[in-house]
Amino acid sequence: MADTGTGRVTARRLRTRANLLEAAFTVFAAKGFGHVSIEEICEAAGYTRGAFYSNFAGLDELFFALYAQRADLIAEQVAGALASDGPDLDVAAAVDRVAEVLLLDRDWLLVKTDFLVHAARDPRVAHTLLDHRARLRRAVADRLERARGHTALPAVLGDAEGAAHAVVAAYDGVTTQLLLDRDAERARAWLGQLLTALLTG
Amino acid sequence: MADTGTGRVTARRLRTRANLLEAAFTVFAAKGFGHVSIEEICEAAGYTRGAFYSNFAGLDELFFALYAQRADLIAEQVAGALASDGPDLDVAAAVDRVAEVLLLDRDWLLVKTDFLVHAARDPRVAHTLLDHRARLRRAVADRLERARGHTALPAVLGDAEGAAHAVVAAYDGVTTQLLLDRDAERARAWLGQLLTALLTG
DNA sequence: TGTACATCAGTGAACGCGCGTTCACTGATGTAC
DNA sequence: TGTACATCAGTGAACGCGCGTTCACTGATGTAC
Repeated sequence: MADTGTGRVTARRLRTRANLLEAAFTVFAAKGFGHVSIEEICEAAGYTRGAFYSNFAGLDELFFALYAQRADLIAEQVAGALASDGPDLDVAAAVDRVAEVLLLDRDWLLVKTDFLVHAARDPRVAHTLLDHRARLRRAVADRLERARGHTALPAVLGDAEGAAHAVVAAYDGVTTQLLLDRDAERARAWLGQLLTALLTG
Repeated sequence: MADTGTGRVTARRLRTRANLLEAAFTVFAAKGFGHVSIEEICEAAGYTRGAFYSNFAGLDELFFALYAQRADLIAEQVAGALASDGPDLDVAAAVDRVAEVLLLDRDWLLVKTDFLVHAARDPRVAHTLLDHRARLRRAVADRLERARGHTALPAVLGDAEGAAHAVVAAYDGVTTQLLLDRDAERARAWLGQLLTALLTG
């Protein structure tokens, strides 16, 4: 059973858990959640199935943990990429920096979309994903608010929060296309155009 | 084995195939491709597994057939919804009509997203999905071209084809959010706002 | 620092179930007269 | 319209594999002295 209590966590345990998560990421990205067996992940990580059950209750729990871990990482990176410059909003430059994080890792896009599909059928999972999205949106809204006065947002979208919503929607839309055509350069340019059209009313 | 030749197709066979596809749609929507067994679909449709293998080579083939069937239906409906009015473009009205088709059937959104995940890992499947999207985009672009002169499109997006691309991206973005929050009314309104912001530069 | 001991993490074998796949069969469907 | 026959579609039982899950065990890790 997975350890949920306050029991001591040894270094060995942490290492194993991290190895399983890393291997799982690769396997999930390659095959998709739902086409992956516990066996495959263990083999990829170099452990037996017993090790898996010593660390996770099942595939769902591991998938969830995996998503949470990566989503945290991404959220930090995005916040960093947006926070780094002054009050003038250079859409093209900001898009480039954020796209680096959000569009260039195809494996992450795949896993994230798998997670979306999962979340669409389980409100508890959906809640986690909505949280993650809210965090990203907040980072974008903060950035837009800092630029207030320097750039006028279109009235249709409402305040900075509304505009941030639009940014996320554009990102989601571009992601969908990118998953299909695999043209990251095009996606990046396209996201830039969309955001320009959206943010410069 | 599934019949791929030119052999005679009886009425009974067509009925069985249609029943299997319909049951499959419900089951896929409820559980997601990858969490569905052939057994479950047969049970839902009221057939034995033998009947399944008499009509399809496997789950993938059925899923593919299911998508193709529904996508055709949707494409027709969207084209119809867009073709029905005059040269003046009433964005709000057009969005309402199209949203009726594209956003209100949650089961379709779920299956479509499952298919996206599938397509993201198989270029042959991706090709089918890209075709479907191209068809929808064409319908939108046609509509926008008819409205040319009545409404000025923002230059950033390029021609009507580019604007149609933006419309599809907005739709995809809204879909993602809708899958998570399940608020179809909000999605519809939100799509309207996004398109207004995008199309009225 | 070294040794003895306790605990814990991962092993690997075993069990059994679900289900994919096959196939000889039977009842349904359609055709010829 | 009815009957006899041929073909076909779906049946249902059987087989076997993959893999989820468990568990007694052993070697690794960490602690006390």
